[in-house]
Amino acid sequence: MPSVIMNPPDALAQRLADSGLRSTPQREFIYGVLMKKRDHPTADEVYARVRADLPSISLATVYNCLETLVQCGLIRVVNFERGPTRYCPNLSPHAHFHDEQSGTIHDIDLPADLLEKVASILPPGFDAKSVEVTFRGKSQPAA
Amino acid sequence: MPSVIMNPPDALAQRLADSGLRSTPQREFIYGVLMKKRDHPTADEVYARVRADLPSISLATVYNCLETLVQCGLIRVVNFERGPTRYCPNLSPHAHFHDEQSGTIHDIDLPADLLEKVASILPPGFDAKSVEVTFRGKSQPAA
DNA sequence: CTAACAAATTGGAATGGTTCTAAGTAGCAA
DNA sequence: TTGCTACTTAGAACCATTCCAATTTGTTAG
Ligand SMILES: [Mn+2]
Ligand SMILES: [Mn+2]
Ligand SMILES: [Zn+2]
Ligand SMILES: [Zn+2]
Repeated sequence: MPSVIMNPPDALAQRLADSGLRSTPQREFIYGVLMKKRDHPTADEVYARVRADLPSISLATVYNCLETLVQCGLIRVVNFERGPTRYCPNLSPHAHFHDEQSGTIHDIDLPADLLEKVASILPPGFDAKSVEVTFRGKSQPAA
Repeated sequence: MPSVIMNPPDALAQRLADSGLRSTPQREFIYGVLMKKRDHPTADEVYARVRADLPSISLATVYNCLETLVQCGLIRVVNFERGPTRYCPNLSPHAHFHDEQSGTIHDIDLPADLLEKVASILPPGFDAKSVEVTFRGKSQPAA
């Protein structure tokens, strides 16, 4: 047994193992990209960022890995109209504000009680697995 | 002046005129398709339906006319994930329930006071021009 | 009515994000 | 070592939508 103290397994390796999937450099770096700059990048933007560390990664792999991370529940998918799919690292319940001018996406905290009220408008017979709240408009640049 | 009594101008002709646009058979029939079966068809589905009356209409024209109707505020655009854009004839405030099994879209009435509460979660500096509420899940077939 | 002009339609090509495919690579197990 | 499976890769294919250039239609002016 080596004297090296084992690091606690990171969230990614753990989740992948739970799903019977392997931890690969591509998955690790892509996950890192999402965790580091917590915005809402497109697959192309993730591709551009991860190429700094993995110059030979392919765009197909970026799509594959992002899909894997979504399946593992580590990131979420966000879509605005027909624009390219974006990926969101924020797992807490929130709405999205899409600034039309800048194209920026802002996370808006969504209180649990409001989420409940929204879900309660569904007539009997409707069983919602997910609720999405999306705003579009102008936002002041942050102070 | 002809003795024919003039029909009250329909909503479409009126709205088009207001925008300096012409009333064309293509626009009239496409609008009719949306008003008749008040579901959420894709451009292809509209194309299929309108070809019964206008066999020589082109898909490009279907896209053009639908966009025109949206600009005139007569119909609305709805998107689910990356699926083809759908068109909604219901102009009152409502949420959409997307049945994953059947692919059906259901309109869910959205009370004005709830819409207000939802809009009120926006911090100062955010000016929303539109709010969208979307559910995804299973729905019982209507009785 | 005709001529001129602008608006609208058309078929087909181009676009762009995403998915598919087939071939290669890497890690693990017997 | 061999075999097995998962994973990555490059590039082709896909498909909803937009663009383009040519034609048709409608409107207006003479
Ligand atoms: Mn945008
Ligand atoms: Mn669907
Ligand atoms: Zn988010
Ligand atoms: Zn609707």
